[in-house]
Amino acid sequence: MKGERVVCPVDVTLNLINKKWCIQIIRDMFFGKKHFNEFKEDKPNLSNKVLSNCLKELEEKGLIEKLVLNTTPVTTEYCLTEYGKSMNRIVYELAMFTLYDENDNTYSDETRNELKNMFREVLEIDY
Amino acid sequence: MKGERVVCPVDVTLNLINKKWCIQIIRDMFFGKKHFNEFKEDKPNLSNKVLSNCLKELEEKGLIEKLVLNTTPVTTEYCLTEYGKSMNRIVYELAMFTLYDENDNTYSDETRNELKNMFREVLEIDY
DNA sequence: CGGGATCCGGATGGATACTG
DNA sequence: CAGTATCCATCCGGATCCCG
Repeated sequence: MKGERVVCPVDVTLNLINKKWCIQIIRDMFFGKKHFNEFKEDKPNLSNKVLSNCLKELEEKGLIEKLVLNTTPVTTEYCLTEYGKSMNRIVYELAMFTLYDENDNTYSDETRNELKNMFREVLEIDY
Repeated sequence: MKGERVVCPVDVTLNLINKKWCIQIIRDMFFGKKHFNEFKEDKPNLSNKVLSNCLKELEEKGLIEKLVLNTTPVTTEYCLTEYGKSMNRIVYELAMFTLYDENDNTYSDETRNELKNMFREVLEIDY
């Protein structure tokens, strides 16, 4: 950053979520997904191995928690820690970047507004 | 996202910056860096090839502009487009995630406050 | 000096099959 | 359902050489 060689806080944050699918998985958790196979929905390119590694890393970094509820059959739930939940603003701004882009024609005006409200609610954004 | 199969705006945004060094390069541009070799400072693992590809992709996606100022010797400047500048809030929240983390002991309280102010100023954040 | 081209080993990602 | 094992493809990082 500057002459003093202070580590940039952006780099510190990015080190937590540097794996390809981390943010999408965290986003999914905000939207209520909890199970291994749920995270794979809508992500045809996400393989078991990569998802497994990603969840493991997010757990090691303290962003998510793994709860094993049952043994036969195995039932596992993943959920965000408080630390993980504090990523809400990052996810929010990632969404708003596209939702406030005038030149983006992905959505109708109606869908765009619905999405804005949905993200504000789910991510508990109050500003 | 939901039953209607609307593309998630987070995914749309992430498609723009999915390459490993994209965000750091955009961050650097906010802090005034313009030249190829400037982006490599503080990034010992970033090779010419990867940086070159990354800049090319950011240009294709409309986030940055490449200006060739001179031919002999070549002088090239990279700068953010308005579209790229609208990433300011994303970069801001990435920084604040670490700067507001009570358990993070990377910085002294003084440095932490200096960094908060610096990012707010450089990124022109008014909230 | 500001890059681009190439080669190469290692890390990461993806597809499929299989197990408790 | 929640992974593991395996194999293959792709990307990354480092070195080096090149060109204007």
